Amino acid sequence: MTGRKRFGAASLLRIDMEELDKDHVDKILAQWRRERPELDVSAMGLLGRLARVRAHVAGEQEKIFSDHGLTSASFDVLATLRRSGPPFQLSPGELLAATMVTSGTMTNRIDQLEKAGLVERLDNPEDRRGVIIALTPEGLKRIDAAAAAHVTNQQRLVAGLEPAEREALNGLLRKFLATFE
Amino acid sequence: MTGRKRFGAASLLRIDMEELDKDHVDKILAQWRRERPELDVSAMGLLGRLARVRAHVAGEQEKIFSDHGLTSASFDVLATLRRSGPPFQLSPGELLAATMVTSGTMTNRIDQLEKAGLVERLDNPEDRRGVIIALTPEGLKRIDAAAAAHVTNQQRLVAGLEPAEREALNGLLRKFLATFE
DNA sequence: CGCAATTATCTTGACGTCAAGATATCTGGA
DNA sequence: TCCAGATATCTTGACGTCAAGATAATTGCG
Repeated sequence: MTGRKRFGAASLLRIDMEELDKDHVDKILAQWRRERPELDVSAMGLLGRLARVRAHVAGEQEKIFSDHGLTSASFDVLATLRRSGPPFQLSPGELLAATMVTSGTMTNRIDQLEKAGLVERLDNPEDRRGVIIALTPEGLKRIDAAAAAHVTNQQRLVAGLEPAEREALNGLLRKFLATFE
Repeated sequence: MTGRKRFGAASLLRIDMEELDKDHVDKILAQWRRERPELDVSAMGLLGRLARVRAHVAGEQEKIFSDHGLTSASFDVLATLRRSGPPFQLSPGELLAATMVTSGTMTNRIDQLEKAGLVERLDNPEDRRGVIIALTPEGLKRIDAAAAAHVTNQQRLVAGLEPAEREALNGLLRKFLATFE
C-alpha cells in the first residue's frame, strides 16, 4: 500500500488539487520529466499501470491457487486440459500452443503435476515421439474446485470498476491485444 | 458444437467463419462456457486480456533492454537510481520500496549490477547497518542510453491504439490500479 | 542506562522459466 | 526403399524470484 489519502491533511492545507490524484506511476513520470525532460514519456503511464495492475492481479490470483495446492503454472495446465472437454487429454505440444511458455517449461510443469498425481503421461498411439497428458480423477476434482474459486475471485478483483467501465476496459484491451496477436 | 476430435489442436486452434472476430481469450471463454456453464466467467475475459497484453509488452520491452546489456530487473534498478536525480544514490530499502520485489531479490539485483560495474555499494555514514547504492559513470551512461530507447519503444508498442483510446485505457487502468494501491 | 523490539540487509534453499541443444520418430521426395 | 529434413519432447545449465530466517546495528521504553 503506497496510497495516499484522498481527503487528508493535504487537501485541508490547500495543496495543489492535481497532486491529490497522483498515483505511484504519476510520481515516476514526474521524476523522469524532471531528470530527462527531452524524453517523451507519454506511453509510460499506460504501460506502467498495465504492469502494476497485472502484478497485483497475479498476486491475488496466486493466493486462490495456493488454497487448492496449485500454482499459476499448474493451474494453467490443468485448466487447459479441463476446458478442452472429455476425455481431458492433450499432447504437450497442444498444451504449449495454449500457454505461452517454452517446451522445457512445459516438460517441467508436466513433471511436477505427474509427481503430484494430477495428470499422467499416456503413450500416444498415433506418434511414438509423443505422449498424451491426461487429467487423473484427482486432477479433475482439483481443477474443478480451483476453477470455481478462481472465477469468483476474479469477480471480486474487478468489482472496483463499474460494469460499463469493465466493458470499456475489456474492449480496449481486446484491441490492444490484437496488435500483438 | 460439432463433435470434437480426439486430439485437441484442432479444437484449440480452430478458426471457422463464426469465430473470425474472436481472439484467443474469447476461445478460452467459449470452452469454459461449454464445459462449466454454471461458472460466471464474465471477469475472465478482461483479466485474461490484461495478462496476455502485459506478457507481450514485457517481452517486447526485454528485447530493448537486452540490446543494452540489461534485463528488466537491472533496468528497473538503474532507472530508479537515475530518475531519483543526482547524486544517483539510494539505499537498498529505498530501491525496494520503489520496485515491488523482496529484499532477497534486491540484494541479488544489486550483486549482479555491482559485478557488472554499473553500481557500487558505499558505506552509509548515517547507519552502519545499511549501505548506499550509487550509479557508476558507466551505469549512468548505460541507463541513459537504455531509457531513451525504452521510451521510443513504448511509443511503438501503443501505436496501434488511437490517441483517444490510449487516453481512455490509461484512465481505466488508473482507476483499476487505485483499487489495489 | 540497559535491553528488548525493530530495522536494514544479506543468506539459503527451493522453484519456475528460458535458451540451446539432444534424442527419437515421422514424413515426403528421389 | 532410403534418407535428409522436420517434428515432438526432453535435458541441461544458468538465471531471477521468493519465503524464511540470519546477522548486525539502531531505537526507544522503562
